[in-house]
Amino acid sequence: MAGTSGSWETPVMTMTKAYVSVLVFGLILGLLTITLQFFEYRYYVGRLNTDIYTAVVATIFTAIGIWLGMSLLKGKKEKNSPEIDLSKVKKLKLNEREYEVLQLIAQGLSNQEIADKLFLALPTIKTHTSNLYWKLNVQSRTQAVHKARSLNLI
Amino acid sequence: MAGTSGSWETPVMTMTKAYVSVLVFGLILGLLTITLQFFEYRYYVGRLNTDIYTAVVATIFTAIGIWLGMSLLKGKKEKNSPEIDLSKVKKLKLNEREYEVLQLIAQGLSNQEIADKLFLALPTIKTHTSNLYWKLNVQSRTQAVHKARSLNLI
DNA sequence: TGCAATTCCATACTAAAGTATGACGGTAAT
DNA sequence: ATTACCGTCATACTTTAGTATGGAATTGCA
Repeated sequence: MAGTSGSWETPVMTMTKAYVSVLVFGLILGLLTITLQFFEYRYYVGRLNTDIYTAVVATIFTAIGIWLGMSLLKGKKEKNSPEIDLSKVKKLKLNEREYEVLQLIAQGLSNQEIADKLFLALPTIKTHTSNLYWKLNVQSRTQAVHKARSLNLI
Repeated sequence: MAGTSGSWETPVMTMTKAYVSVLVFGLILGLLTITLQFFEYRYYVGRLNTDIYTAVVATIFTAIGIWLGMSLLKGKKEKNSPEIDLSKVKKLKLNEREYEVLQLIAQGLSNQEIADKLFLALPTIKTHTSNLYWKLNVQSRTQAVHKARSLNLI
């Protein structure tokens, strides 16, 4: 269904987020300018101190700036901070056991240790690993770990 | 030598960075308030439009806010993005070849492929891997990769 | 020069991993 | 009920990994 394009949405979503940020920023800036200007004109005769006005504007826009800067950096951050992408697990049609075995392999466990941990027989684990390698298009456990890491599966 | 405390400096530096950011922010805010107030008083009689003033203040403080937000997030970012710690390589007394082999193992290469890549014989690679495992206190290549990752060696 | 460490290579062996194939019970969809 | 997986286990086999030695060339240093 929607999972087909799941892994390629991230850059698009980042771009979208940036545009939304800029738009929201523009809107808030416009509204605030108008509002403050209104207050300015209304209360200036009453000698509202201008540095209070400055402080208010500065504080508000600093806050907006912080929010903007953080949300802008968040996009980049998710790029190089590895997060587990479970949508890819589904896309590769890894079943529960295979994914489980993959994680244990990545932790350095041998087939026998995995079998003991999951209360299964050694041949079962070998079957799972073989199917796993076929689905990941690799030939060994170290290759599987490397590929799984590059795909953010683990 | 100096490498002993290298890996533990990061949180301290993050804190320091944050304090510096706040200080710089305060300074700039103070200076700008004074400067702008000066301009305000000087040119107000000349009917300098108030929304230009607002726009200038807003832009400047938004920029400051963005810079602040980004530098605040950067500290967090470096916390969970693992960096290669070469000092630990020395501490474990891994020599050039062993570290080289370790990296290739992590990329999923077999001993034979590593031998071909480094123009060495297969037994040589086996010697290196065995020594490597002994130094890392592990028994297999997947364990070695896992341990090397947890130690930020690779 | 002698010594130690490094790097390379070899042989021989054991252990583990990987491949191929088949079988059987369970379960979910058609 | 049949098809189609999924998960389990088995056997048999080949390949790779890992261990234990030891030899030989090189380099740097005492």
